[in-house]
Amino acid sequence: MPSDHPAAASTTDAPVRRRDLAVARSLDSARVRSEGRVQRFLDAGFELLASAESGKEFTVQEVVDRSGQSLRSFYQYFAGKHELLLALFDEAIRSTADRLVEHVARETTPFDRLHCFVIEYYKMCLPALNGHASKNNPTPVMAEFCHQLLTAHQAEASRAFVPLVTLLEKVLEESVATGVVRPGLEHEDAAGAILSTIMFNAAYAPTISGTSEPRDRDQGADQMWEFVSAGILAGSPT
Amino acid sequence: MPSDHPAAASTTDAPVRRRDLAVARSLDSARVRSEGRVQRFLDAGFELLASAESGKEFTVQEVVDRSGQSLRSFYQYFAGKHELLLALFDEAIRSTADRLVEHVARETTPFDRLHCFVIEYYKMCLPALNGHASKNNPTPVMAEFCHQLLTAHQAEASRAFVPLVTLLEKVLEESVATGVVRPGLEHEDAAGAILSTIMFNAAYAPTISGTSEPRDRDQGADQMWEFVSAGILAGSPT
DNA sequence: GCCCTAGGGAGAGTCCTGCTCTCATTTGGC
DNA sequence: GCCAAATGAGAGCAGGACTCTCCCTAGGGC
Repeated sequence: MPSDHPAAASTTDAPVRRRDLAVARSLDSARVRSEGRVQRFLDAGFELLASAESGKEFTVQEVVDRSGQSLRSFYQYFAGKHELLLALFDEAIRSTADRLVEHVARETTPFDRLHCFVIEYYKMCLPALNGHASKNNPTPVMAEFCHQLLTAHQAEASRAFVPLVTLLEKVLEESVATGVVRPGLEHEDAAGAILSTIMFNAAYAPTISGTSEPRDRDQGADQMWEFVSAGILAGSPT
Repeated sequence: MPSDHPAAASTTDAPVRRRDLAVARSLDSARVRSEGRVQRFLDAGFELLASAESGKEFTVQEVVDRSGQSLRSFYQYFAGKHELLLALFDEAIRSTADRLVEHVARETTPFDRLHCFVIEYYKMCLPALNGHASKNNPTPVMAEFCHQLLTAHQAEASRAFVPLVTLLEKVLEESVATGVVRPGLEHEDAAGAILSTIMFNAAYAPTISGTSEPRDRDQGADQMWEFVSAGILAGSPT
């Protein structure tokens, strides 16, 4: 099944894109068409996520209609709705990681890069104000699916998160090397801990607290940074 | 509407229990029977959550069968599956809060209480090793539903979390008063931030990191405390 | 003890949605 | 131009939430 076509031979470090997996089902010359079709499904998916009101999942039929293709084609490229969601999730995370790379690259010191990462990632995880979404700002539906993955399909979830995790690990490593972060942060789950903290705080902390008025984005981001960087204690920790 | 039945009068003085709402649909003399029926549905729900393999939701029919009652009765007491889940979620959080109260009460200083809260809550949020669950250790299914609530039904989620939030706020307040925690932690979302950090770290950090082997519970809890209390920086935060 | 009504059990029926299958048509390579 | 593969159109199946109807039982009033 694995094709030797360049596009299918994924780069060493990062795992295969789900999108490419779907494309790879087709043969070589037809690849362009296939990519086009797959992409149209993905686009339709993102559009539906974007326009959906809070909490409402799209149906496969909607994706099919919107993409102007047929149910049959859909199931030719995707094993099921789950795989489409997975591909969308994949893309969303990649896109997030890419944008973070850009942001972080502008900073000069390890500390600044770490700070930048936290601030910007937080902002990206903040639910969109209008309730709408884009590839860069997935809706609640995506968040929900994220959970489904994290709980019921851990392996797939891990794979999808790789781009983000490796980026943060790199940033973190630098900081550890220069002594900016405290010792004891080298354990392998540090990156996951920080990511999940930021992500879920952005998404849910206000709801859990029962705070209704949306906080100021920048203020929230600053508080996030303080929390992540300095913790909650006043003096030296016991 | 609140019943004076001992079993219904539990812990915190928070909002109305979902279960009682359901019970209240019936008249007074029939209350005992009603409570019994509702409770049987709840019990069946918990049992099914406990025995379900990862990621598989129970069906209403299963709940009905297991409780030895009829579909008709189910819809007489619950407006839908959603409401049952909500009631279960409610109970689970209450139970968690109750147990935390007990734990925290054993400690003597504000600092110890804070520390105890973080450690114990973390452990409670840890997924059960065997994949099974109880009222005190909800399964992935419950976690997933938690997300559904947090995204699509924020008001209900906020209400459900009240017992936990108020408890932590109390503990936190003490610590602020005695100067144990740094200033700036009085903002109203602090409790939510800490809760979500602990909860989701326990549940997801290893998966996001791609760590497969389960960490030692106590070690994880200690790391969690360090992270929450001391943050990640080495020296004084900028 | 008897009747009468409300509550509850059994289970068929509806609707929605993910998913499969068939058949006819189109499309691209030769 | 021909053939095989790809695609579209749409009927059909399965499972699960929810509704409804029919009937039985139990419990209170007499």
